[in-house]
Amino acid sequence: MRADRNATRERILAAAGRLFAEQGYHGTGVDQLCKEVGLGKGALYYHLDSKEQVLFELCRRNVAELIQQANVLESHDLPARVRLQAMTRVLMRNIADHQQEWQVFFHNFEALTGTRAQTVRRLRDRFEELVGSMIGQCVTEGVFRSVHPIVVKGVLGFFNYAYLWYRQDGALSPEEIADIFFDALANGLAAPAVAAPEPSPRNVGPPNVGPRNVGSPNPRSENES
Amino acid sequence: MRADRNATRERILAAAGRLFAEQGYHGTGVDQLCKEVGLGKGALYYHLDSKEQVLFELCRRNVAELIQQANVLESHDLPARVRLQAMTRVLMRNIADHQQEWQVFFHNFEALTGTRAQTVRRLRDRFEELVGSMIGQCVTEGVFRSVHPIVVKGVLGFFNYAYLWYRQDGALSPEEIADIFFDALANGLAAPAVAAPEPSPRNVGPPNVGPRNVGSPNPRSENES
DNA sequence: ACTTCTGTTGAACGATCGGTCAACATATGC
DNA sequence: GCATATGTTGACCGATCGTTCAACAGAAGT
Repeated sequence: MRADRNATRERILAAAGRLFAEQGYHGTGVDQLCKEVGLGKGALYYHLDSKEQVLFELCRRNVAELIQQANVLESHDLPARVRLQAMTRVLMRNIADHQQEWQVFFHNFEALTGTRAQTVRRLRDRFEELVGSMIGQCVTEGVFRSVHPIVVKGVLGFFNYAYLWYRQDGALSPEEIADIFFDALANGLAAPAVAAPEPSPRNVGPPNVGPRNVGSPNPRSENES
Repeated sequence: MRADRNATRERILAAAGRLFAEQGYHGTGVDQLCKEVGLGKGALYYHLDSKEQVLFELCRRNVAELIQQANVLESHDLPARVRLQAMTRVLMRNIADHQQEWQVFFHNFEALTGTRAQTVRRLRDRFEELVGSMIGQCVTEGVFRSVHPIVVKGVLGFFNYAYLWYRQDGALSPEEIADIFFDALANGLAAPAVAAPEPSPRNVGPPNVGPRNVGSPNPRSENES
């Protein structure tokens, strides 16, 4: 029966998601994966071509889904700011629901080779483009000021980094976190000016901590006893 | 001569940083590391106890240095905002100068075991505390508005994520990037209100994209040809 | 009843894994 | 000249790596 076939495949992927997240892709053996799923080696290789294909699938799925959801948002006629905020909610929800797989993605996609690496890289780049475009629309509509394009990378990190610290048992839902983050990002952390506007912080030049490894003869060495 | 001993150790760590970043910790063999350094196995194990110790050292050093630099900044009597901005510059500089090692850190620190894992985890947490404290000082001094503590995680991601996208041959120096990021974070992306202040975006509720896997019978499967 | 299809087992493969060790080379101290 | 320190070599260890495959069980089709 088709459903069984697909269900077994999903069980393998779920187990792999768990193990790869905890131990890394190269750190997890096929034997161990078989034990976790409760299948012999032959059965596992009946459902999948190789260990790398498992990693590929884990890396591919969620990015692909995000792109699809981004496309849905683009197809709706929405104010740019609303669209971007919706995107951040979708992103945070996806990370929360598939945290382990996102960890596998970030920590192990360098283990992918050939066309599989290319495919995943392209999906990741495509998603970044879409987010960058949504931010650009906010600028075009005048709700965002024009900032250096590199800030897009920062914004992505702002949200993506959640794969490392998000906890299911936390007090906030992924959507609440996304809204808090969006507010921080859009309105900034600076306190609104009350009376006299504070001088611009630029060129007030924070002090230099100094280049590393100066003054101490061998600052990196810990075995000098 | 002592210097030779230390120099060889550094050569090993540098080579390991390159290889671990490209292939992952478990994906790199000791034989390969030996070949990269140009040493036999015995020589390598003369300088280091185990492969894991190499990973430990790569993960430990940069976080430790950041903490030390943060402590230096704390010891200076500075406006909180200036201190925080200086911290972001130091952080971005460190990531830029040791990008590969930061990649090793983020992608492979789950491979550390026992006390080594504990040590690195504690250093990472300590650094997060220091940054959180610096942001808290900004709130105390009234230059930042009070935001939910979870935003600290976002801010860290904003900068840390650079380990993935920073390029040496880029147009901007790490410090310039840090300043652009700090400005974006402090002042926000929203365009300054011109005439009528726009209504608060909260509760304007962006539309729901809908739960995943609804409507399409088997949305995750790609092999249905 | 017999063939076919689907799913599974576990032994076996050559390769590579991290780590050890006796032997050796070179330099330093006496 | 001889003993000791410091580095280095590469063969070798048992274990594990990802993958293959002949064999088999059970259900479905005819």
